[in-house]
Amino acid sequence: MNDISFNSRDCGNCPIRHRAVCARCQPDELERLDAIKYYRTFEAGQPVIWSGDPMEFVSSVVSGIATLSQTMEDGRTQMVGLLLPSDFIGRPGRDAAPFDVVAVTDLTLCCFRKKPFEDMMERTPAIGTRLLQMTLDELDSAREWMLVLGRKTAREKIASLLAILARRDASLHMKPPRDGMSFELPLTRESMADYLGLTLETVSRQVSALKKSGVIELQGKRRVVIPNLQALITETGDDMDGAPIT
Amino acid sequence: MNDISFNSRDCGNCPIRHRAVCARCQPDELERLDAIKYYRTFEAGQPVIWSGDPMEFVSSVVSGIATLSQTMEDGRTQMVGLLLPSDFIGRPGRDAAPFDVVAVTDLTLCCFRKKPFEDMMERTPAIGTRLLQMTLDELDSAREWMLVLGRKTAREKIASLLAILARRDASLHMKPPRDGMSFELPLTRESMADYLGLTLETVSRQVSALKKSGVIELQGKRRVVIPNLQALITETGDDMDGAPIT
DNA sequence: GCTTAACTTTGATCAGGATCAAAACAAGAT
DNA sequence: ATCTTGTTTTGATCCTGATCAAAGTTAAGC
Repeated sequence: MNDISFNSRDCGNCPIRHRAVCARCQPDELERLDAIKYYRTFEAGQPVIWSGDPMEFVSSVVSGIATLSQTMEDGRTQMVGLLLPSDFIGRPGRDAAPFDVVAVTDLTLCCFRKKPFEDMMERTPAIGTRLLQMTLDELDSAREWMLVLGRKTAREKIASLLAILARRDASLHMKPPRDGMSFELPLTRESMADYLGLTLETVSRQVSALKKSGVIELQGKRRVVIPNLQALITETGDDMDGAPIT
Repeated sequence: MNDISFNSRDCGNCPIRHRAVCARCQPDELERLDAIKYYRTFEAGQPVIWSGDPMEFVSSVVSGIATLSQTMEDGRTQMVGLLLPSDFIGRPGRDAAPFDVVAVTDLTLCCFRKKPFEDMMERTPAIGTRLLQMTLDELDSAREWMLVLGRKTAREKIASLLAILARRDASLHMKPPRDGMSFELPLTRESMADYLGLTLETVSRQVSALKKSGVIELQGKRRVVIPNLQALITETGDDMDGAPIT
């Protein structure tokens, strides 16, 4: 077990070391009950877990993107989180998943079986502390998103989403966001709508509107160029010194 | 220091023992830097802390109700949380408050100075574990609220808020919610609007509409009677077996 | 009692975004 | 090439909730 250790310098946001803690297991090792850590891959569009399902593992995103969402009986859905590399998925101490997790691109998770992970947490308090910090950050992000959902206009919502995606894309590549940067939209118009509490038509129209205003440029349908970061932030309606939404 | 201990049976949701851990300090003891634990009271309407302010304490609500909210420059505000007795306020490991906290009724907080509390957490991992559980619960609640804000109609939003308040009032009195129960609305129509992402006029109209439909009864403007709990839950749009929103 | 101020209800009108519908576009598969 | 399927854009219309305005209610203070 001492090959599973916590090292906060290993990976900025993740309580688990990703690299070579133990050899990468093959997917079928999932079946081996004694496998403590293993990797799982999902194809774009595949569900990782449904709300209410028993969760026998905790994990963190190694590569790819997943969404966390809820759906009402009549089909209305709301995304409640976007899971990017280094994000943590799981609920130590809980049995059932509270939300649906779906891979939106090809996805690789680094999984720990829950019980051994909880044991490890108990022996290594730093993991719990790190997890608490990450959870508090997520809570703040969720609450900031509540302002977006509850009070912002469609245009501000789109700008807010693009600003977050820009920031996260930049931090993923370990460089600060800057004027002229560009990134690939990981979401369809429909997923963007589900994240923002809008319809896909409104998303399309507002993206076009921001483009026409020169706030963004589009290369194809999915690549977004941000000529002037401050202009984008102004469109979000936030104060410029706003807390960095992670 | 050994008079500050963690006892999970003391209070259902709070990582800190409320009762008689040390003698109640007078408010002015706040000034004494060596006071580790003390009580603070706020009058209805008073701010507890503003977003961005340094937070030199963590605390939990002993009595009364506070709101957690954000405001945009142009005055649009969104409540992001309702703090009831036993709820925790604070961010171990953080210096600045992420949101505004305002007392909506007379409020008593049980405060710990942050540094000693963090030391205590380090020595007593169970506190950190408990705090992680509470934070995960809050995160789930926040995410469930995102569905309310993003996808529900005004009528469903009002029903959802009333359902939550009913549940929390019941659990405060340690009994299960039941048909015919009643509770006092702790919020003005305006605060309800800020919580739900609506205007106060819409709140007023929808409350009246629910009353006219017989889903609720009103005694005065603030006391709500729920003749049929299931009928209210149906109005929320959630599935009946929905996760208990705390 | 009256006054005042905060809160709440109700009414009339407006507008932002939803809905319904159809066409345009892109990428694979045959 | 052509077909298929999924995604995106654009257009026309509708409706929910916002906005503007005014009156009603409540409770506290004098």
